Amino acid sequence: MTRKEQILKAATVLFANKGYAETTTLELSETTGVASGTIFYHFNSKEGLFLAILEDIRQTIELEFDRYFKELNFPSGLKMLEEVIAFYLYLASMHESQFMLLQQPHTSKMAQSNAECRTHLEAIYNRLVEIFEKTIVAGQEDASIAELPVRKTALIAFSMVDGFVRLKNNNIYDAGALFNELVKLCQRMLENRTTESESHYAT
Amino acid sequence: MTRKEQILKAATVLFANKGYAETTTLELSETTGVASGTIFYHFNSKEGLFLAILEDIRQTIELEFDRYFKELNFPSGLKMLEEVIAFYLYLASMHESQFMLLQQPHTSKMAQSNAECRTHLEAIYNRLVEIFEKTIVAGQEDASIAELPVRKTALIAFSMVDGFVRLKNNNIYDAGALFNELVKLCQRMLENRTTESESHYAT
DNA sequence: GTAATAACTGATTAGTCAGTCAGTTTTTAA
DNA sequence: TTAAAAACTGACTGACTAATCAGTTATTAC
Repeated sequence: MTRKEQILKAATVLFANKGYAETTTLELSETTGVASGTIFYHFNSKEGLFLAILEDIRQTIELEFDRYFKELNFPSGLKMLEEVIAFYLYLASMHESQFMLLQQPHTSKMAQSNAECRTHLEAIYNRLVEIFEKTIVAGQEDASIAELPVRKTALIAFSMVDGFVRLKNNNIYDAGALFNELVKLCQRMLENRTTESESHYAT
Repeated sequence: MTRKEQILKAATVLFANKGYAETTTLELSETTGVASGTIFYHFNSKEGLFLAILEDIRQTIELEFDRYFKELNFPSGLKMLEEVIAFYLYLASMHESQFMLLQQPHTSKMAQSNAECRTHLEAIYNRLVEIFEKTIVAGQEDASIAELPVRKTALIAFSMVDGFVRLKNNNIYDAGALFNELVKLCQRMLENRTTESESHYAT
């Protein structure tokens, strides 16, 4: 790993755990073991560093998703849902700091004034919601998922799983033990209850 | 409203929208229209002010909940669920800044090192989860809600609605138009599907 | 009316921070 | 071997910040 990458990764952890404003560039340089000036040699400013982190998160997520969808094979849409939730939670724990950074208010705040930040964030969230959309569409084709509005339902399923990740990361409750319930409830929420493909629950 | 209350309310809005560290006491004094020293006359420190805000949020939520449960009358647990979600979203928009502050990482971060902060946060979250627990219990009694584990299911329903509030506040998607879907999906998730009270979906 | 108390002020302070830059070390290329 | 380029350093700076405090104004109590 190059020095530049080391700084970027250390900054991701610090920003995610302490917050952007609460993290000083001096602390970052001490953590990484470089002189304070080195940070500004590789990244123009603290904000530039933050944008580089966001770009890195975007790349990570796109890479992970491309890999995941290549080897994905599911018996039914409803079964795929379980796998997709498991994959989302795996990603969120594998890249915990990156996901925590996405949930920081500073991130969505910055997106309102900075176009580059907004571009990255939109790309990331579209990918995250996309897996739920794909699952619902697949499930509706094989009649395992009810005929609910795809986009809206995907957004709510996403915010449900994302809210769960926050619950876990914030350590307010012991959310780790809730995985099975999350999957079960999410399936209950979406599953088709008629034996035929048309459901009276459809909108 | 006393000066002290004015400062507290203005600080709530600023902390919620800009973040704790990003808000300076000077800015707060200018917003409120008092001298910078006045803030430290009423609150010992910036952190003391933050704790006072948390206590205020706790009081607000306890007051609102006491009032709500007094006049609550519901035909079935499942119908109550709809009302409870509507009430939660009403609260979150009525006290938007207070709810946004609760979702700030700084808040849950502080709870890890500050006992007073932790006490307030726990009281608040217990109240928030409680309404979902009560709803599930009520629904299970009248057999409109399935025999799911109460606490775990309530936590997930809460994180679902809370995740929705975040989606709305962060302005990433137009979440305002999703209320009806949220209620419908939440009901689908919890409803009892057997005509009798015992369900084969129960754990 | 007056003394005591509470509320308020804003200049000041000691400290912190992002960012700079002149100079040094390391790497690359021929 | 050497010259040029890239990587790196850390002391320094100007701007900013939470908190203080001596002094002022407003309120309360008798």
